[in-house]
Amino acid sequence: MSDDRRQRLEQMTRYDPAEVEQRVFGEWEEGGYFHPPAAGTPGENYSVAIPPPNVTGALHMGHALNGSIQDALVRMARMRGRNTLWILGTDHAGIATQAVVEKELRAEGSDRHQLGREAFRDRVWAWKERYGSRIVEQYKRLGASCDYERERFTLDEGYVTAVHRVFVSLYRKGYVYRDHYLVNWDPGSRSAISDLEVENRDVTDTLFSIDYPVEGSERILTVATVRPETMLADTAVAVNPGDERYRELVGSHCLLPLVGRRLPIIADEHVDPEFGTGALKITPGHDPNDFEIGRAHGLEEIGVIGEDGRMTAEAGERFEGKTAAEAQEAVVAALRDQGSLRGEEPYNHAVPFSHRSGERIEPRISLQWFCRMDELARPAIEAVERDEVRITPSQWKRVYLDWMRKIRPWCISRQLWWGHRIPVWYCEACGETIVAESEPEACPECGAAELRQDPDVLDTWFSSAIWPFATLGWPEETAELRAFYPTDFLTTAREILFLWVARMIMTGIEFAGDVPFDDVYVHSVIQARDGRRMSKSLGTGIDPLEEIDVHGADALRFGLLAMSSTQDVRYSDAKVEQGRDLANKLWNASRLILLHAEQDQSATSARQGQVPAAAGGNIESSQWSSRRAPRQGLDPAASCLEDRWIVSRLERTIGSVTAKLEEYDFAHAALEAYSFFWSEFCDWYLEIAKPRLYDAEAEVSATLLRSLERLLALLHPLMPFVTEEIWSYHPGRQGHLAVHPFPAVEEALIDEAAEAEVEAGIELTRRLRAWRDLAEVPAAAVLAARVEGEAPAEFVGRLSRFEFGDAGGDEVASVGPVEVLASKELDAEAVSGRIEARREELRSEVARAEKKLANQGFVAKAPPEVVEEERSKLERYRAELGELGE
RNA sequence: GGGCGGUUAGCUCAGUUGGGAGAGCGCCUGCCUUACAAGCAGGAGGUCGCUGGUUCGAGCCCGGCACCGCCCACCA
Repeated sequence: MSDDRRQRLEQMTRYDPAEVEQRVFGEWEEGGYFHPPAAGTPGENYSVAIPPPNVTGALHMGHALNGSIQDALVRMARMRGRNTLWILGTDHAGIATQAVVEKELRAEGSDRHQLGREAFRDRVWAWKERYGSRIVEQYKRLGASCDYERERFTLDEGYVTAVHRVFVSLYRKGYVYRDHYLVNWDPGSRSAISDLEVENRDVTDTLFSIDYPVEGSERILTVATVRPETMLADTAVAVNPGDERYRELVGSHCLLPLVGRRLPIIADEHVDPEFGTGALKITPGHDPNDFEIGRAHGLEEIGVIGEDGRMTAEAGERFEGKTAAEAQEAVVAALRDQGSLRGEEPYNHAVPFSHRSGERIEPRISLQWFCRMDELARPAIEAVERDEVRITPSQWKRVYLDWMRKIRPWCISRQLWWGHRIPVWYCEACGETIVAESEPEACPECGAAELRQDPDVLDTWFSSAIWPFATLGWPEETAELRAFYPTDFLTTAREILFLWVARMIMTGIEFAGDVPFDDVYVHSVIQARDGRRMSKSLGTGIDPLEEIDVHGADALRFGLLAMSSTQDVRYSDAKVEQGRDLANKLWNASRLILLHAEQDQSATSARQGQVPAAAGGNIESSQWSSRRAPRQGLDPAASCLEDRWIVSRLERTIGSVTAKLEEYDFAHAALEAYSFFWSEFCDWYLEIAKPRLYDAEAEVSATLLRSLERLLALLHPLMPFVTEEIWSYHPGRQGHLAVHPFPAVEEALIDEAAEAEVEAGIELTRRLRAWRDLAEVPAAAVLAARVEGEAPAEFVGRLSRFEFGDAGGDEVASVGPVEVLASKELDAEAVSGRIEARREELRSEVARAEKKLANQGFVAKAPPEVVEEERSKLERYRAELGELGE
């Protein structure tokens, strides 16, 4: 270690992430560690495709958690020597991006129609080139070890080819088709959207009752509706076929108020005779239910609401141009005027809103492209049923299967300008439809050159559905595709389980010949501190970048992993601070070790223990085991006991933390590593080892340097920056920790005897400290004591400030085997108070155990070992009570 | 209307197959002990939502109830 490095280590008593992170990330990039060669097989390699963030997006807490999870697994795989690729890229996000640029245009007093289609697209591309890399840079702040050199975009050249190939293929199979159909129309984006982009909100509307006179009769049919404005598009009135009240009216007509249209009265099972009057107005053009009834009965389909959500000419002069809400008011007023309004009452129900624009959905009939899903779904269902794709936590497996089993056609066309233009052309001359991967020269039917491309673009999710293989170069048979598909793992929030995950499984099987990933982990949603949803519009969002600025990326990563679970959780500042404190503690414990451990010898031994990352091995401990022999020559068992203990505990921790990471239990993995390091390694082992460390004793140095190396490697996937920084000071360092072998458990070092012995010493130390405190002994006082039987480990007296000897003197109290002797430091009254308190505790313990053992049922039916345990406890309590003079 | 999840310390959450309730933060007491005051040592604090049941024994298993949250759903 150079002098200035040593000086820095000596002087920095606090870890400073801001100073470290950018520099360390630069070193990783320079090392090229995140850019693997396209070699090897998917089985040997490890790959993960990032859920592509929107180009318009800024890193939010969901990305931060999602990224922390992926990076933990990706780094662990890389350290294990697997050729590891984390595929990075962004999503063109049709509606969102178009909306951002349209907003810019509005600010300039323009709009996309003024610009025209081509110019608008150029404008969006320019926006993308300028701002699209922002979120990618933000992932670097998190420490995400993505392959930044293979960044993809869902609209880049190769990707477009892939999308066209998929569309054409699905068309040729007959899955993709065009149809006039009732769709969810979003007046906000002036586009159709899919069922999955609709969210139902509870709304209080008014339920109006309207009288429809029956033609040629005195009778009146009263219908109930919350959308009186759509009556202008009514083409029938329906009743339940079993409804006696209306049976004779079926087949006759009634007259639509305000309009005067003759409406057939039809019978249909969909109508609930219990609801309202049992008569339902049928508006096939603007209601999904009515649409179905309409198609079943061959009814006329009329549309009165336009793309902008306003009434069209079809609605009649009085209403044309009004918004739906205005039209409703006007229709109701007109009905009231002519006495057709029978009643109105408040009515709560679920109403569809656009998840994209937030506006109320207007169901409208329009000409759209659809994709039939049942054939694609079948193998994707089987793949999950057979656990070829495992979903964790398992309850989501059923949710996935339930949805897939009743999947419906997917409306894939969008009336936008930003996105994948649908690869379909229409011949102006003969009307032929040409579906092709690239624009044809001329109409194959009539030879005309005048072809018009379909104006619509594809749903953004249509292109993200092929993300795991399109990013690897499909449909070309690239080296990347051969090396990295299928990927290993996908993690996501549950909200896109259907929107994205399910569709990737379907397209993966259909086009890439295999499921896109083996494992799906559905992670927590991180809520705001008060339990509300984190959202920009509510102002409840917490900016991960600010958290990184304040506490460091490692702190945020640790915190997010530690707070995550199978549940939704509230954002916990405490957990992030716990991560920050851990980083600082790691730094400081390492300073202690690195500045005191004897260097030359330990550096040599640590180097011996290394194997190159490429070999994929774990850290060998040959130097460790070979060092066990000389130790026997050194000292008595006691000095080595602690080393054997901490090494054993470390190995166990490595096993346990690794297992938890592998089963996606990130919170417990993080917290267990934390607790081992903090409590056992720092609070106990370092304190126990300090005297030997200050003496620069070779054996303790070797233990410490080896333990530090393994700890840093174990923690690196969780907290890459601080561990890498510390590693740069380690005498055994050869290369970056990012590509250092990940530790594997060495069973041979697990030493139950040492664990038991040291843990007994720790327990005794604890009891002695607690006794001192309760007996009000001054903190600095060293108390004299005698020990019954075998002497405890050396550290017990040192850490509890007792002087064990065989001197005479009056025993004033006993703590386990330790007899505390009278001295001027002891306040007799406090001591006897303490003793009495302990007696009281013991008496109640004895009573509890006696009662339990007196229970015949317990003794007879409980497992023998449980009963035995209870008996021995009772004996211990009685013995101690005896020692205390009772 | 269906489905899923939750209710455990003041707060945020853990609690493996049923055997004496845990962590972090906060709080109280004592410590600037030469790695760390973002620290160290000790401590207080819980009728495990309510209610029946199974069991020798229930936070955990079964039934009911009460709140809270999420997902799915074409009864106007």
